[in-house]
Amino acid sequence: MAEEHEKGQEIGAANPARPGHATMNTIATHLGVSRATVSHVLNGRSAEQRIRPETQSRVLDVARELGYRPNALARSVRSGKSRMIGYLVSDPRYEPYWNTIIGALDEAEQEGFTLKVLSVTPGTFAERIRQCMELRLGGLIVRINQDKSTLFAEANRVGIPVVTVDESVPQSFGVRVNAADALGCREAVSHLVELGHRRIGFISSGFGRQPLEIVPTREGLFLQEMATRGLDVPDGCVTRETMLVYGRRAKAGHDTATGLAATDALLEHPAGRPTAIFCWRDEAALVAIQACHRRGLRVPGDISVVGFSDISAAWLCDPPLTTCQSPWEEMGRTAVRQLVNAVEGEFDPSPREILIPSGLVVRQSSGPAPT
Amino acid sequence: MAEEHEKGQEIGAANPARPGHATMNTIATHLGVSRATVSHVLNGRSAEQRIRPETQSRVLDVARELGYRPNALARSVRSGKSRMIGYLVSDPRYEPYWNTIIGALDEAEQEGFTLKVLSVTPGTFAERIRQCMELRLGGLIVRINQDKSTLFAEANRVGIPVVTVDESVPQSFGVRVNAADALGCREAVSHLVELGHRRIGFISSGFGRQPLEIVPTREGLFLQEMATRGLDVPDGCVTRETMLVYGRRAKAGHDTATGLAATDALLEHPAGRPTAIFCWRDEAALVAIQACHRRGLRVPGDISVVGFSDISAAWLCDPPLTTCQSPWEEMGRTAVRQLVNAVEGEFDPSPREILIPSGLVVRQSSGPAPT
DNA sequence: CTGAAAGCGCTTACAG
DNA sequence: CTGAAAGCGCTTACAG
Repeated sequence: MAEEHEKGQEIGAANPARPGHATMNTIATHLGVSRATVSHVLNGRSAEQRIRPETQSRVLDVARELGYRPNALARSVRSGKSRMIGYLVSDPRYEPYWNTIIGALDEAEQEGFTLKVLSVTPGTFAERIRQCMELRLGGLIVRINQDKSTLFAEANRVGIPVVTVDESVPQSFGVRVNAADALGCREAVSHLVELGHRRIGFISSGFGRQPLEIVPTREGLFLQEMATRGLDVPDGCVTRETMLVYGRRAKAGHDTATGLAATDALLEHPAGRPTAIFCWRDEAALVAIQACHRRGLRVPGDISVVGFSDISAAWLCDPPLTTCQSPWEEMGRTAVRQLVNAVEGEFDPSPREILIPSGLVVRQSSGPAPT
Repeated sequence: MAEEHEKGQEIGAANPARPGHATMNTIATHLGVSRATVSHVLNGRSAEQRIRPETQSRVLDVARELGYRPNALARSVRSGKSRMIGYLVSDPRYEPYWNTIIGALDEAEQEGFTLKVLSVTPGTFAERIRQCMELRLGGLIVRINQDKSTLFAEANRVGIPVVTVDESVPQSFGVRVNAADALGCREAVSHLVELGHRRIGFISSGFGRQPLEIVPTREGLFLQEMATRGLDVPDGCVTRETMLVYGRRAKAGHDTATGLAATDALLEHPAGRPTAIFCWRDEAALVAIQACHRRGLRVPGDISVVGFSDISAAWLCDPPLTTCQSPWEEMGRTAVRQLVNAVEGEFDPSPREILIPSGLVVRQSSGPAPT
């Protein structure tokens, strides 16, 4: 048995120095049958091919002995189909985005697909597109901070389905999966209003108007909710921050200065200090809490703070943060499901948006408005 | 031009319904030359093959027009080499592990490799091993919570290099990349002692003794540092927590109860409250701060708290956490570099450990011992 | 019941 | 200067 094993490995080894994988040829020559027979047996076509039971078991036994594994790459070349999905992402360090990737990874694995993450910067975008094409990926998930038209053009040309995640700008190609921020925003404002808050400040993003425009959207939703309730948002009650939070060791450092300044501006507002601050993301909310503490303000006793995303820091901090829980993992799962359907069935490239529900998680950073 | 484009696509398309990729055959028939010539030109072997300059430019032009992309899978099949690295991980939701993946991803992309993340649970381990083999990955990075011997056996048999990350149990196969926790631990204890602390409690992990054993190690290092300085650690000054922190929505929820209890036990220690608490990970430290606040203790005024890892919450919380900054990204980079060397040169499977330096980051959760 | 043959896309000696 | 041929590992009609 051990000798056969050795022998099989030698036959199959391209490079005698390395052990190498056994191939169908290894098994076939080892047994004196053809590769076709081996292929039929190993792929469960013994029945329709009426392979002799004895041959079947001989093939299966040797395959097991040699630790045969089919070469997925060769299969892909042959079939022209790929069960590999690419995930192009600009900010893999940002917790919400890797949560999305995790969701996608999980769903892909359930479906028998594998996921390939490719990080993108303006300088490497063309190179990444090239890699996607060369790897003959079966589908692409995209969350990128820049113009995607070159990618769309090429994917469209060769027929690769594309799904974007968390990109709110309508595009002429592919499916968009997004969070239903409107729901979370409405719940958050309702929550604060029910607690008696009327003067509510908003800390928005100071980043340029990216194609993404997630920022204006959340800010806009907030203003809309306030207007619906007849609540005034005076000039200066929306401020902006630009700190970089992409990972523990982002190049620009953990600069909380703009977040602190944005909060200070709200706290010193001439029309009077707001009793609550709603923030476009959790990081801003947590820094806002730091700013309040520095002034001796208690959260939520003196002022309530609400965030957006529900990052892990939101429940590890003190007080734990009330926040809109965006459905990041589910967004990733949904994106994969779309692509799996596209790969396995017909690809429908008609542009459409899929919204995943979100909701408010009430913790201890929000409380009754002080009287 | 446009017509040629159309024509080329039709020739190259396996399925006429889908556009599909152009192949070397598409180009060759389009030009009336052989595939070999196309291959030579496209791979920069025009010189040694002395391809006529005119032919060269015709090939290059048509390749550009048709948007030709070489099929990386077919290349891999042909060469038997793969520039794809697999990353097997049990807890991709855990921020430190995710950071390690990011570092690996970044380094792999710099080296012209791609990374494939595969998440592993006890129930899917065998399936994941199978996928790694079928995809003919060129190397494997491993961070798994269970016995890895079946993986090692198979990788060894077919000659795939394996590097483990953050696995401190010596193994008979492959390279281990680890953080030099000893450095961080020494700096942390020195820092506290210099601030006048003598009674220091430790919150350790209550998880079973996994093969990983990162926990006993950190606890052991702490005890050793204390002993070196002649400082006593009475019974009960090391407590344990088991909260699950793998992601925002881990199935078991964000249960901070064991962390709070571990802290309470220290604060009520019969030999007197410690003036500082050192924790085996940041999450425990942040929950410890919550527990202190609940008792009206000020951090760091009444008690200092130091963590381990430097997760993002460590600098978003208030007070920002003093912590040992483990070099997660660098560990990922190092692992990839080992594998790249293995793929490109000779594979040296001799077991060895590579330690990446770590250090203390002093923030505001530690201060002078109260008198 | 099984095998010879053609082919997926690519590469590499080897002729001429 | 270029092409015919063999081959990587796999699959699929098609003979017999």
